[in-house]
Amino acid sequence: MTAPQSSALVPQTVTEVLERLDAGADILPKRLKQCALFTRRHLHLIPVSTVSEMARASGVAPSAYMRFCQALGFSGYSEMQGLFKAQVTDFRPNYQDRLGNLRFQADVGTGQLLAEFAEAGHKSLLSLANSVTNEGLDRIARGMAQARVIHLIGLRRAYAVVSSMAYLLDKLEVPSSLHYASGMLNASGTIFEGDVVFAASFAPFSPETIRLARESSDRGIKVYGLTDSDNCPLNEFATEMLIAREDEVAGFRSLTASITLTTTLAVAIKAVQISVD
Amino acid sequence: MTAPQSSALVPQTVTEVLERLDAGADILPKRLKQCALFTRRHLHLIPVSTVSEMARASGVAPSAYMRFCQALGFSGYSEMQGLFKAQVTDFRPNYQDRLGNLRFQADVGTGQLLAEFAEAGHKSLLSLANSVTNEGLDRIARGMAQARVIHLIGLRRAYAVVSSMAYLLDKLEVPSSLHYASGMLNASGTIFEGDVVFAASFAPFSPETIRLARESSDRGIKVYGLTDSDNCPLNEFATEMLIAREDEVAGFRSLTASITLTTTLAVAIKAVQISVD
DNA sequence: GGACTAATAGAATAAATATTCCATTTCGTA
DNA sequence: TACGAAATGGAATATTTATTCTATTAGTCC
Repeated sequence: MTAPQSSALVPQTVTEVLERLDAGADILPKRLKQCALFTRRHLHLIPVSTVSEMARASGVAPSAYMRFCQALGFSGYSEMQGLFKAQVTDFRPNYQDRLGNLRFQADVGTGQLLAEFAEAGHKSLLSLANSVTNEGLDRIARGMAQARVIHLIGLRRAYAVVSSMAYLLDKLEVPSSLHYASGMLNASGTIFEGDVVFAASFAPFSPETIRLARESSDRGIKVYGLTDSDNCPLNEFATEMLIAREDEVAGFRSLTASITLTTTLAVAIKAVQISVD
Repeated sequence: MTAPQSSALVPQTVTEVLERLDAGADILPKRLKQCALFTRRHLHLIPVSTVSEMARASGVAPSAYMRFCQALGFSGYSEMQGLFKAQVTDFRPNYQDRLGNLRFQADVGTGQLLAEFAEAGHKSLLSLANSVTNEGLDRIARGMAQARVIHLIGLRRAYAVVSSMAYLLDKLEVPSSLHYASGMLNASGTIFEGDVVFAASFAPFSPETIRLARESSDRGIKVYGLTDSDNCPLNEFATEMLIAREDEVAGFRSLTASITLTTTLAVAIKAVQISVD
C-alpha cells in the first residue's frame, strides 16, 4: 500500500543523502546503482533538473529514477529535490528590506555579505565591459605582444593582480618578470630596450610603483598601466592606460574587474603572438 | 497579436539580462520595477524557483512577474529561467586544446574576448551564490576569527587569491601570515596551537600546499580550505571546505569567484571579531 | 472632473512534470 | 531448463506550474 520503506525515515540533510548513497552503492540493483553513481557525482544538478533529465543523464528510465529516490527514503523526486533546493534558497535573508549601509554589525549575516560582494562583482564587470574599448585593449595587447620581456609591477592591492597575471603569462610561455617590493630599488637595471612595463596602481598610488614605471619610461621603455582612477600619476607618461573600477561594499573592494581585465589581456597577448606566426 | 516586443530580441547572456535590468529600473511601471529590483539582488534564486515564488518574493502577482519577463525580452518565465539554469548545468564542458581555441579567439578580436571573460565572471558569481551556504561560511568566519594567527597557503593559481587575502587582513588588522613557496619546508615550525591554516588549492593540486596543510592538521591545528573541485585532497582532513567554481573561456579561468569569496571571508572574520568585543 | 490608456490581480486554461501502474524482461535458484 | 521473485521501461494518470485572458483599478491628459 504505502511506498517502499526500505531505509527508515526520510533524510533531512545533504550529508544523510550522501551516506545512503554510499551505503546503497553495493546493495542497490543495477539501474538504481547507476542512479546512485551519477547522482553522487552530480549533486549540483538536482535542484535545477527534472526527473526525466536526471534519469536520462543516469541512463535509466524516469520511473527507475523515481524508485531510486524512494529507495533513498524520500516519497519521490520532488521531496528529494526540495532538500537540495533549500540548500540554495536558504541563503535568502530578508526579502524586501533594502541593503542600507552595512557597517560592521553582529546581526549582518555572512551570507548577506557574500550576496553584497557578488552584487558588487556583477556591477564591476558591467562597468568594465562598458568602459574598456575594443580598440584600446587591442592596441595594448599588440604592443605588449612584441615585448622581449614583460615586466609586471604592482604593490599592495595591485600585487594580487599582477601576480595572477604573472602566473598566467608563465603558463602561456610569454616571457615575463614579476617585480617584488624588495627587489625594486635596483630593478630598473633588469629592464632593457625592447621590454615593456605593465604597472598596476590603485588609489592611493604607491610611490615605488610610480617611480619605477617613470624611470623606465624616461629610458624609452614603453609603459602600460592599469588603475582605478582618472587621476593616476601613470597617466603622465604611460603609453596607454586601462581603467577598471571596482564597486565597493562597506568600503571594501574586491578585484573582480581588474583580474578579469588582466586575464583577458594575458590571453589576448598570447593570441596576438600566435596569430603573427 | 504576438507577445510584447518591448526591447527587441531575447537576451542570450546573463550580462544582457543585467543590462536590461538596470536600464529598466527607471522606465518600468511600479510592479515591474519591484520585480526588477528584487531580481537584480537575487539572481541566484531564478534557477530554483517557480514564477509564483519569484512573484511572491518580489511582492507582486504571478501574472505581473510574467509580464516582467516579457518586458525583458523573453517569451515568458521558462525561457528566462532556462538561461540561468544553463549556467549551473553547462559547467564542465570538454577539456579542449587551449591553443586551438586561442587561434579562433584571435580572429574574433580582443573586445569579444573581454566580453566572454566578463560573462564567465557573471556565471561564476551566480554559481558561487548558489553553492556556498550561509551557515558554512558563517562557521568558517567564526572559526577563523578565534585564531591567534591565520596562516595563508596557496601556490600557482591560488597564490594571487591568498595574497589578496593577506593584504586585506593586514589592512583589517587581523594577524595573518602568508607562506611563500621558498619558506615552506620548515614553515610548520612557525605554526602553533591556537593558530589556524587557510589553504587554497585548485586542480591539479600542489603537493606542497597539501603537505603543509596535512602536517598542520596532524598536529591538531584547524585547517580551512578553498578549492574548485569536489575531489580536493584537503577534503580528507580539513575542518571545513569552501568551493568556488570558475567558468572558463577557451580553457582559461579568471579568479572572480575565488577572490570574491575570500574578500567576503576576510571582512566577515573582522566583523565577527568586532561583534565579540 | 471626465474620458481614455496603461497597469494590475485573480481566475481560467494550457503545458510540463511527477508519479503510479502494469506488461514484459531479467536474474537467481532448484 | 523451468520456476518464481525482482527489476525494468513505457504508457497512463495526477499534480504542479506556466501562461493567457478579462474585469477592475489606477493614472494621465485634456
